[in-house]
Amino acid sequence: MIDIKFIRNNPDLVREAIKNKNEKADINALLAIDESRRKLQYDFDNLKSRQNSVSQTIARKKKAGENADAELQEMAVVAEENKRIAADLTAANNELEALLLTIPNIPQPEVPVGRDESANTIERVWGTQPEYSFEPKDHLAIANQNGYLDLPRGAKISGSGFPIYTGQGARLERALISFMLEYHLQKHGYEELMVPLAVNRKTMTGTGQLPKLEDDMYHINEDDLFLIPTAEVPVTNIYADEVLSYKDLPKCYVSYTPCFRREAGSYGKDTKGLQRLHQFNKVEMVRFVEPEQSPATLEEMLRNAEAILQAFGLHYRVLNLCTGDTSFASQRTYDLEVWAPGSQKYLEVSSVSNFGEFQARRANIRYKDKDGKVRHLHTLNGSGLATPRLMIALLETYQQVDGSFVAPEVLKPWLGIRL
RNA sequence: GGAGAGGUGACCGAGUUGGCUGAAGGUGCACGCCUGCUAAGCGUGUGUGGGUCAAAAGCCCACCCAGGGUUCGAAUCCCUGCCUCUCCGCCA
Repeated sequence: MIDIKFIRNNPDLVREAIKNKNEKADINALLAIDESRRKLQYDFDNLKSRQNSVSQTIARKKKAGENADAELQEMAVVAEENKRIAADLTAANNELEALLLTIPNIPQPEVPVGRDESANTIERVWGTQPEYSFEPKDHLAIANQNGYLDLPRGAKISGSGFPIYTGQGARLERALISFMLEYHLQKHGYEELMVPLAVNRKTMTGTGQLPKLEDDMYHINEDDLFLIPTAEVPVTNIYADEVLSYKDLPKCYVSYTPCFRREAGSYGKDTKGLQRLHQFNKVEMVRFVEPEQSPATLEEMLRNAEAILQAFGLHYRVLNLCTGDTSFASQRTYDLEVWAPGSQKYLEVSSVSNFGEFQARRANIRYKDKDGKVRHLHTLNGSGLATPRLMIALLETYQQVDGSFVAPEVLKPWLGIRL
């Protein structure tokens, strides 16, 4: 959420951000409500002030055994009027709050302006596209040949987009998750969290998924709970409505969770095999930092995610997302795209974002700095990494001429654990 | 799911026959003093949000889980919701 004071003072900046992010939000309406709200607040305060002082007079007179009928009569009228104003004020506050929740975060100046992914720029490239002496197969062919996946039965019991990993495939998936978790724990200094997979409405609003993306989420009606689309949601919200100390920061968390996405509106687009799923596994990094630290932290988290791809020896590129491709809540985002030789394309396996104080404002996460001042902290997160497309890249990159799969060396111990 | 108890500031914890309590006391924290050895003591200060203001100071308003209600006036009374704890039931 953007500070209303900031919007008041920089309406054009906010309008431009909304346009560049392909969002819709009426700043004029918002400013009008803000103004009427302040007028109501002013009236309310003054009336209340009068009420408070006379009430004290009443208390004093009654204690002294004097008659206070005149005051009581006046206050009966004032109380009635103030009740009306208070109702209007509450309505105005609610309306303002609802509108504020629809204003996206403002991209940082260095983010390239553009409508869609075609305006993204390539930040850097690691490795090169591997060459094969044979025609490389796509991951689905390899998975089927080796019995790693059973998509038809997944579709039977749940629907398309709910994969079943079978045998060595399941083992490989689990190895990937363990490897990535341990890598971040041991080499990057994160702390692990295991979190709820169903969260309430307030939590979904805190990170910015609601109200915008309600249609994209699985919802449990009876309890008004949502299945999480990413661990970012529960992890970022763990400090909602709290005031931390500067000494507690930075907080660096890594968390593995399944992720659930309805992907409403994207049916039929890149859905082959594991490319786009309703349920998938992801290891997520989340950090809470002092505002001054967030730009450098973003770079560090990007390196943390890249380290995994490098460990696996996979060719990838880093994209600097343009304004139109940067998510609602993000100020700045890098995507990691890994090369899939069989499919002949780059696949997104990670998104690393700096949210500034946007989420901290929504979720009301603050900290007390060295000078004792209470401020909103900054939140960041990044996939480190999502497994399905990582699996695609691994299978396709390390396929053999006979269609078998040989895991990269670093992964072998994780697949060969003996009891 | 049934019965009971409770939710106060960064934290712990007073205050519920309604009225100078934004809220005692303690811890923590900040600054200063003292001391000199990784201790203690003493002093002072220390909530958040909003409005007014160019800004600061000042002034005003709100906030004792959340949302309603009663009242001239509520942390204190009533209702609803959420959460925590204890007991019972059910279940992994």
